Amino acid sequence: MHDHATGSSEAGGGCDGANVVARAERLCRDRDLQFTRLRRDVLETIAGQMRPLGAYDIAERLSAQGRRVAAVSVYRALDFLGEHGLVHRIASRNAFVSCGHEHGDAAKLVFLICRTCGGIDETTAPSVENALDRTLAQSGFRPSSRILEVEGECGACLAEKAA
Amino acid sequence: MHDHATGSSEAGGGCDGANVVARAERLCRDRDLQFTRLRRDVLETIAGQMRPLGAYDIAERLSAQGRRVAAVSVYRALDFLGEHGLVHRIASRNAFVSCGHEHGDAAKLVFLICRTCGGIDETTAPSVENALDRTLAQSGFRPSSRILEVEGECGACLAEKAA
DNA sequence: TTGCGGGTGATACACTGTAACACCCGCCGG
DNA sequence: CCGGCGGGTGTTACAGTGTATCACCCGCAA
Repeated sequence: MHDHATGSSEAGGGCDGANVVARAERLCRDRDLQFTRLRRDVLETIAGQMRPLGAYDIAERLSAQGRRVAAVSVYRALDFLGEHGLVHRIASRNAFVSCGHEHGDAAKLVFLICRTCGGIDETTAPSVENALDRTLAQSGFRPSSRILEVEGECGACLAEKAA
Repeated sequence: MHDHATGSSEAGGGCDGANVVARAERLCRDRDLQFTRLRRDVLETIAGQMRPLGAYDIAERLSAQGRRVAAVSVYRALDFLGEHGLVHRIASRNAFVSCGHEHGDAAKLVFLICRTCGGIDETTAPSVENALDRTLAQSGFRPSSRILEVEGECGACLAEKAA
């Protein structure tokens, strides 16, 4: 239904990292933000994997390429990227994924985390949002942000098991 | 002590610590589980607050009452309590709340976390669950667990602001 | 009695995240 | 040209969160 690799979680670059980076570049130019080397490297690292990466994983990978990158720098880059919707934090894993959506509006997303392959699929679900909005309105609660993360098995892994 | 009343919540179960403990006692007797002193103390500590407590907070509070309780012991107690649905982990806060529900079925819950008073309201939302189930089925994903946490302002705090 | 198993105490450690300070560098106003 | 200012980065230190491991205790059954 959507573009993400539900079908082939880590299939050869899966969700194309270069694409994500190009989009980020454009966005930063438009908003007059600095898309620095560190920020680009961090985003590229995350986008290259279709599974969530911890901040220290990212630091390690970047450090392996020569220059040493401290975790704290990664956190700063992640803060920046997160503020502008380029990456998302997966609370249940303390990890981060790059965002494949052109979302104007922030996190009305559902994250599907596969137990078997570790892949993450990010999708929107308007019917869920509507139901949730009604429920919240009913209980007099005014939401400002939400997280919805589902753990289970993705279609690809289920199919593989069946075979 | 803050009285937390979002009106819609099952005010009977959540706030009253003794009630929660009594229910836990019954449950453990029924299932032939050991409701030890440590486990009781941890549950009581959490149930006494209607806001999420970190494991180290709990350890500190218990230690303040004389005997020293290490965080690691608290974690073990929390694992036990969590396995049997007596407490829930709030992923977005790395913290725990006692469960006010008689849920046979595990976590089909929505947590409403108030930014202002820090209180937590725990509720069910069948319409949300249905919408989510449909969405997941459509994308071929088989869920095994989920977390849904909303942050915002509860009815009580909104009313207070208006006044 | 011995042995076994679950719960607990204790230490150590790994992982996650933040604070504080210094430096660099581009830019802007003298 | 100079100096200051501000954002990004490097670095160290530290706080918070969670797990591994071993030892001990205690109830219970063989």
